[in-house]
Amino acid sequence: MCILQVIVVTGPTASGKSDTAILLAEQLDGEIVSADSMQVYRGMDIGTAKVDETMRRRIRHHLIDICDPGEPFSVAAYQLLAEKAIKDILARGKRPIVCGGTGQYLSALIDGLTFAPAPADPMLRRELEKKADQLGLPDLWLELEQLDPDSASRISPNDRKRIIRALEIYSLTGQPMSWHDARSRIRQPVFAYQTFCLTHDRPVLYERINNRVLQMMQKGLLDEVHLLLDKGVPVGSTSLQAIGYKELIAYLQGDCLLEQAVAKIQQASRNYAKRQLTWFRKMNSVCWLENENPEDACRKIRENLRNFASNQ
RNA sequence: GCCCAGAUAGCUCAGUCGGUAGAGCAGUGGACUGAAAAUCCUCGUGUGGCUGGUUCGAUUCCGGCUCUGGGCA
Repeated sequence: MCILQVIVVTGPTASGKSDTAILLAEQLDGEIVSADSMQVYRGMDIGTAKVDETMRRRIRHHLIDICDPGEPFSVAAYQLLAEKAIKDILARGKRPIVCGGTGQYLSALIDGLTFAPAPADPMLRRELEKKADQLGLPDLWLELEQLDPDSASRISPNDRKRIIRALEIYSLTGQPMSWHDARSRIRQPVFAYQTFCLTHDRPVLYERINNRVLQMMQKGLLDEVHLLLDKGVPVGSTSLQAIGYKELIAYLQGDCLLEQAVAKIQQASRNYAKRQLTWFRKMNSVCWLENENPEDACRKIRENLRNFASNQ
């Protein structure tokens, strides 16, 4: 008897996970559930390396283009929608394939985290931001140390976002973040996941990234950014913090030359890939696929799944 | 050809009133629980261009050489 697992295909940016996932979906009668924090936004196609619409008509993709840039989105929302999508796919007798490189989203799914009942509160957050500016971050951290010493000890006094979130949680629930965290792993993951991680030798990966950024520019990333700004997407919104977008906005605002902006995009992408790998290394029982092209990666994944099934 | 300024970490540079040197960036490893492509933390021995001299001791002072900028011809 074989347990049908949810396949997860991940890897740093430009590692070839989309192509691999599509091949898998074709061969296994699957549908793809994206695990990407930026592909959720409509109108951000080139810079997020979204699979094009023709392909998406052939292989169904979930959790892409589900909100407008400027709308808030969150891990908790992702978790909810992704689990729903997977359930849905299974109900139709198809094979769900999670594909994406956002470590936090993957973790929410695979670890089955339970989030504190404290969604982001824009008003409160604005207040805390103001307080941080007035008192200074060190004092805000000291305040957190009073209310939630446990979390404070784990958060750097320089980590503005986490200090603010911890205070937000305390203020919203009356309980420290550490209290919630301790209870967050009680729930079991809803599905059985088998994770595959694509990567390449570092110099090769970095070269692929550099080339991909150049390709994005050729495909018209600058126009895409222009269009988003014309549509009135606020420059400070989460979506426009994405790599490729924030740098080109800086260029459009006259802060640097175009070639400097492009170099920065390449740099930021390389740094990001390194951070992604830190997430993947931490994940349990990952099957690593190094220096493989999508065809071979797909073949190896299928072999691996067969072996797993026969061991059941 | 002459004059001036440089030559120090992969890159850009700082400093040493003479006691063998440190930042930023890059790179590396890590953290991550409703912003996460965000945010944050860790890690710094390098023929101090080469070569003579002065000195107990030179990357630092002096001479020569090489190279790179800039200026004058």
